[in-house]
Amino acid sequence: MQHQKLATIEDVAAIAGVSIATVSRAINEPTKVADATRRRVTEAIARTGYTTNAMARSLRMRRSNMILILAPDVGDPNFSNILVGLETEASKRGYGVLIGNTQNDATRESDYLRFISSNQADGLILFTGHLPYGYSSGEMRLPPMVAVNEPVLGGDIPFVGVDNVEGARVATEHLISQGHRRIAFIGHSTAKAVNLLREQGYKAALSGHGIAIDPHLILAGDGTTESGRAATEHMFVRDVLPTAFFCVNDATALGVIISLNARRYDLPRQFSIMGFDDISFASFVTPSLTTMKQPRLKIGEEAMDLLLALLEGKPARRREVLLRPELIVRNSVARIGQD
Amino acid sequence: MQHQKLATIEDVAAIAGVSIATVSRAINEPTKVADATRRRVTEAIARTGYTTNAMARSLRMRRSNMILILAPDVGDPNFSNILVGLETEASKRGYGVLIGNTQNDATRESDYLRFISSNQADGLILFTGHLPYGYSSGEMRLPPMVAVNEPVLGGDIPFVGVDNVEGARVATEHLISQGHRRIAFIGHSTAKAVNLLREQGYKAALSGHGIAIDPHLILAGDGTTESGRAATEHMFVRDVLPTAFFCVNDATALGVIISLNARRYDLPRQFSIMGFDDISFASFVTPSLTTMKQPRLKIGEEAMDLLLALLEGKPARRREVLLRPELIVRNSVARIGQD
DNA sequence: TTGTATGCGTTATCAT
DNA sequence: ATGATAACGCATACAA
Repeated sequence: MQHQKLATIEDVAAIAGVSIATVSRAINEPTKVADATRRRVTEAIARTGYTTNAMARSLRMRRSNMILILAPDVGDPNFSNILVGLETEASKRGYGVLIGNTQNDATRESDYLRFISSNQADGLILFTGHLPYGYSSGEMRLPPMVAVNEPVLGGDIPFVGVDNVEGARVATEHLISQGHRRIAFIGHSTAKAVNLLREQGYKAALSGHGIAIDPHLILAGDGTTESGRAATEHMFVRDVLPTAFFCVNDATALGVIISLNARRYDLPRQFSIMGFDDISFASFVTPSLTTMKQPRLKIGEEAMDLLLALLEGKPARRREVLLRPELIVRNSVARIGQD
Repeated sequence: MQHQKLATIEDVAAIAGVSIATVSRAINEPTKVADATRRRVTEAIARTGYTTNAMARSLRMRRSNMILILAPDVGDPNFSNILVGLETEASKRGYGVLIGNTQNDATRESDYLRFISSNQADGLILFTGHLPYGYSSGEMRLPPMVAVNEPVLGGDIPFVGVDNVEGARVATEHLISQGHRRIAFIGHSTAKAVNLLREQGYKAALSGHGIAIDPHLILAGDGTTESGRAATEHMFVRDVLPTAFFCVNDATALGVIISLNARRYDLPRQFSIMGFDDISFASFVTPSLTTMKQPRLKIGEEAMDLLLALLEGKPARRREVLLRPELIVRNSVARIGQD
């Protein structure tokens, strides 16, 4: 059994003693209807508990006022905080938010496109870093969309995220300001845009301070905790050691800390570690992690704002919105003695 | 500019040389159409790239195949993992998932009801622990819904979650098995169902082992980290101390650990701490937290399964699905010397 | 097995 | 300022 039969615009019209056209106008263009009738309509609406049927409305208007959010892992803590911003802004502007968890699965990605192609969503927020499988073939027209967190390589999709180069530069300079000169970068990768950009900021900071870039101090990593651990172990099989580790993200930094702790080093006295992201556990590790905080709420709000502007036909003000991350000083970085 | 004009059922019918009714049947009731025509239709669909317009379909069918998820805090890590399960199961069954972040705000809660009353969502998942403001007034009919994580007090809303009593019992018995007798419970509260139930399990375990319940060892707390810290400090102003702390949840346990660490106690040698939930940081604190793990993915799947069964008119098999949490042994609990 | 025709609840055009 | 009416795209009762 369904919940009770809902009142329609016709019920309201009957009670108010007007036509359905007038009711529709009273709702959507109140100025175009006489005060007296508008009041009658308003009262009739109240009496019936009428709500516009969104389906009929969407069918007629050819827009659903829904936004589809595609993310590889909805459970990722980095995602959920951005989601809050996305949802807040969307809700404020009268839009609803649909969630699609793709798990980086091509089938699932293309499956979610039905929401677009069937008019169930007007726009797309992409966390995946690439066009959904199915669009790449170019056989479908692209709906308005903006990439978040991970830029879409190659395309010219508007992007909202953190300024990775600048953030990495600030992070590295913080280490330098604490007297460090031999600073390792953990997380070299040519595959991920984020890694590329953060490495770039790291190098810029070094160069800016006249510190030579030592390839031996740059280790590969894909951003996982395991990669941080592996890189650290790798570092110790040689005898060229840094005094500080700048990690491409907090997850990697955690791996480094675990590895270093296991080797019984006294942190941060013997090694300093710097992360990037400020994910929730950063303040709970020992030593608590000094890192760059992503303004996640703001990222979500800006991204949704940009998408809705696109949707409303305004020219995209910018193809890229880069927010500055904030340096969060905790206990994993120590000043180094003179060397 | 919108994306290209989409093909409709009429375009397909024209190409296949049949009526729209036949196309509709070929899609929805394939057996009711001759093989030859079905093939022609299928081919025409492929050629046009036709997708059913969900809005028109929903309008006609009076169901949207959408589920609205109402949560007080979408950013809560405990939420996002359950969300994965919810989304997975929904997607598997052809349903979409809509997110509503209420922030415990009555206005926002009632605002989201428009999704229900306007037919944009067929069912409701509640994380809030109470009926949305607006339903409580009783003026609207309730849609099919199920409560997750936090049961809805008073109503007879089907609930899916963890067996809190049993979990708390197992947790407390683990402490007992390690020789503890003076076990504190941090997180007494009459306001929250979860706290009530876990305290109940704690007491059951104690009674079951013939240990007297000492009211001095039961401290109030609302489940926040700060409440854990405060309770611990409160404990030390008196001289009656436990050997172990069973905390109503991991957040509380973290507060206890912070407080104990600050007092320079050697954990877990001097005090054992047990949490509940197994949230992400649990393995990163020092000492890493022994706790009860919630089967979050499973909870989400079960909840969605139950809701969809309701939606499809099947009688609710059960009003309550209680999943057993799993004991995760880490390093915050130690065996106590004989006393 | 297939086709015709109606209605789902709106918005928008065109009269009045 | 208001009303009659035609779409929007589909599913289905009924006819053939």
